[in-house]
Amino acid sequence: MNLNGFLDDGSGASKLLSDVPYNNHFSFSVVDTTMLGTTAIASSHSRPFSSSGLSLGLQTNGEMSRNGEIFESNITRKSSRGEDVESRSESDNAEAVSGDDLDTSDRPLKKKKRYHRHTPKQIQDLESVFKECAHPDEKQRLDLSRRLNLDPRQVKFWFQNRRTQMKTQIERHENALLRQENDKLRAENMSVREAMRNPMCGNCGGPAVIGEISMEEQHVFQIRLLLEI
DNA sequence: ATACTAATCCCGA
DNA sequence: TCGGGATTAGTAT
Repeated sequence: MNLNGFLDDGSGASKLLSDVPYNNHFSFSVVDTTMLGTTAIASSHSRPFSSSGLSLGLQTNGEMSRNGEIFESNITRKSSRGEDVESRSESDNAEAVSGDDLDTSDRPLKKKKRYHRHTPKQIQDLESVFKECAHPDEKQRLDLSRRLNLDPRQVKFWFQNRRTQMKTQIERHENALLRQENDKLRAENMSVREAMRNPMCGNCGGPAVIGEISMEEQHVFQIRLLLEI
């Protein structure tokens, strides 16, 4: 990401933020396949900065709405492994990092991660603060957490992850620029080599013959040939 | 397969 | 104690 609102995906082709499509986060494939578009910003093709003109499907406490429809948030859905998983409402966020459930696998002390995404409203607000200040102090974070109904730690994590994301985006952008520069230099190098392989006479424009050029020119030419190896 | 995101763990200042 | 780096795990494309 450069700071002018471009996304760089590493392919060298930057995209305008407004060109990046939205997508949904929850796949309620079994219970309700219409549960789409509820937490749109922070997706795999998400816009790291909130941009103007967002049409957000806002999520409110304990409910998800789309096109005016209201859904219960604690709907059973299927995880990718086919297990039943409960989706979490915004008001559940405070528990998201403080839950005491244990991993049932062979790592008994590790907490099981419950997948959830912050709501568009939360992300929008977090983004707008981030634009002003990427390192909010504890008071600012606490403020935000209260306002957005998030655990203070979640706010802390969000800013941490957002800074990391920003860093990698900037690195990608810089890499793309360096790659461009590299390609340019490589092409230049090739054409110089080609010119040296077929030296032209400065006077008549025809092919140069060693005997016809000065000793000094011969010397330069020989050095160039050596450098070519 | 790959990218993204929320969260965790660990380490150094 | 806090932030950053590395990593994990759930999900979307």
